[in-house]
Amino acid sequence: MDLSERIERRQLRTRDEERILLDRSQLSPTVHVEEPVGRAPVLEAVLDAVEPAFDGRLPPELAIEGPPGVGKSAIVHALYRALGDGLGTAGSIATSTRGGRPERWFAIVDCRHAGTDFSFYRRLLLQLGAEEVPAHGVGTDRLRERVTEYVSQRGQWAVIAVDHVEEADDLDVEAVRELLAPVADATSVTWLGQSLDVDAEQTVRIEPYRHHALTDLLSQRCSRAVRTDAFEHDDLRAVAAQQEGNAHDALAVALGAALLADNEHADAIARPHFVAAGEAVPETTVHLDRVLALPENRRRVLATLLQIELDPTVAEAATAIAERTSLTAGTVRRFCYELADAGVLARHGGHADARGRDPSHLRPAFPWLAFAGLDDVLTVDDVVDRVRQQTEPTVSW
DNA sequence: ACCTGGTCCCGGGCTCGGTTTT
DNA sequence: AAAACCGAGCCCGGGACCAGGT
Repeated sequence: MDLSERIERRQLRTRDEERILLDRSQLSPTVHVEEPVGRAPVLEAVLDAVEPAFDGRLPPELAIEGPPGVGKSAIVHALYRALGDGLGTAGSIATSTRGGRPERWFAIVDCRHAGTDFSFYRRLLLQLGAEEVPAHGVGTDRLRERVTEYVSQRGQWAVIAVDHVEEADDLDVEAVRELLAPVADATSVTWLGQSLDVDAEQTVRIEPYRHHALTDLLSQRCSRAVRTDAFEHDDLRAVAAQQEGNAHDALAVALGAALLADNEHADAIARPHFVAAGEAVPETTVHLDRVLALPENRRRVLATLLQIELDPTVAEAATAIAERTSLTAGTVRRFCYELADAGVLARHGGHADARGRDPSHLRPAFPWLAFAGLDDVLTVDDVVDRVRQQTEPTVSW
């Protein structure tokens, strides 16, 4: 912890002395820190792969694979941001044009936020440093032309990290290649995903965090997010062990626990907070970022779902949610099926109590307590009833 | 055969950037 | 310079149709 950080924390403390959670973004599974913890070998492997960049040459195509929550995005975000700064602006390996526009880029396009041709180009342009990129009103072709314009001069190139292609609605590897075809000679893609079917020249595989490494990660993030000494190291170790090397889920639990403790003005995050927060992270969960990236009305539907009875059928949920929102039951129904299809909601079978096909019941398949703490369509207060209902007193730690 | 759940798709309205007309 | 218009993607509503159960 550096000095400015210490001072900043003192300021935050005096501002809101009784609160235990000082900066929830520090525990957010969707926030990537500048210096990844416990990942030196992987960083070295990726640096090896992009080595040609240091001589001004275009690095080879690269694939980075690994299960959810191992830090694929975290590593590439940290590294490419730093490389972009180093290669794009003034410095020993800088290659700026006279106008100040860089000639080489390390760009990151997250398909969670750019799942269509149009939004892919839009994100890419923003990453290349374009100042104004329209969100509506222009054709996809126009954006393609602008991308080509950016990377068409002799000597220019861009390394483009394409994250979460597997999750995009309208894009896949082939589609992205197609989109980049006009600038294929001047670009090199770094694919990020769980199991990628690409013929990359090099592949880096990332293994899950070891328990102690994940404990360290939690510990570091907690100490930045929460008032000093508000948590026990043992509890973090237990969370790390339980979440089996998945940093996303472990952070979701830690954030949930901190939110609960903060919400009841407790002076420490106690074991019951961690236990209750664990119940709010389903066994199979989508990345929280995917939920937060949904359009507002879908998030509203999810928020409302958390506030009605547990385990409703699709029809029950549609009626109850339609009553509490401006949407029709038909639309909510369709949203529910779509969200289930996307893995954000889980559908599980019920039993027939009438004629016809058995209805399926809905359950959140995302860390919903963390969702409540990070999305402004609801607050932690809105889900405390659910926390109470879901936390069984018999849970053993 | 009948009923209900689930999937798929399309029309139209909305917002907003860009273009043409006044 | 202002206003009207056009067209882009996105979103909602709803209907047609298919699937699975009694």
